[in-house]
Amino acid sequence: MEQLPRSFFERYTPYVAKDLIGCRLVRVIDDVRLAGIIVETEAYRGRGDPASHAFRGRTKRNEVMFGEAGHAYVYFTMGMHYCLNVTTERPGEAGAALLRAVEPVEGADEMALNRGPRRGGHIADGPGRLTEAMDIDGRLNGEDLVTSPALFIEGGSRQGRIMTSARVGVSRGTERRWRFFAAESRFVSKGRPSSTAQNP
DNA sequence: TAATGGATGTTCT
DNA sequence: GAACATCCATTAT
Repeated sequence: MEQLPRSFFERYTPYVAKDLIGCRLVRVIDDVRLAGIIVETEAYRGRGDPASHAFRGRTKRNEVMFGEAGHAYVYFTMGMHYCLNVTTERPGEAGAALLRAVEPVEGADEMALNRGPRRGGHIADGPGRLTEAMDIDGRLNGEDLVTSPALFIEGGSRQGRIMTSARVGVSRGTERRWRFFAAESRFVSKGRPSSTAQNP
């Protein structure tokens, strides 16, 4: 499969987030591939989206969201975990798609090791778990996923039913159903099916 | 199976 | 000082 081109990311964020379902997230460490099928994402935009880090404008933390699409936005949250996003929209327009869960398909054993002994069957079903399993942290903030050999996304063809819900863990902007997940996958993080995806 | 609270850094009020 | 795009262990049902 081909690495996704810049044009894939330079679009309305909810479309990008929805289309990422079924694509393959790849992390290469010392020539070893760790990869998973993306099964759950969320869309965050800029001004006008009160749940977004970019809602109040550019800061040191979120500046990647305002730059070129197709870059990694990795931030540290809750004093504990990293979360991985892919930037979207045209330059100057803030946006990012949060990758919340993948189904491990390459290097699954390695990913389980990265998660430690208390994983309890949860390898990459949750944004903090995903980054831990794939060894992603602040060092990769700003990485260009269109050209990077260490972190990128390959196109997918697998298309099950995609469903939507309100975004997880946010208290504002809950009227937007900008969480997308593969309906039949047992690798999504949580939440209950609520409606089939229409054009967001 | 569901609800609660702790760990812990960054950002904003 | 509070809230937060989280996860995990403990407690209650």
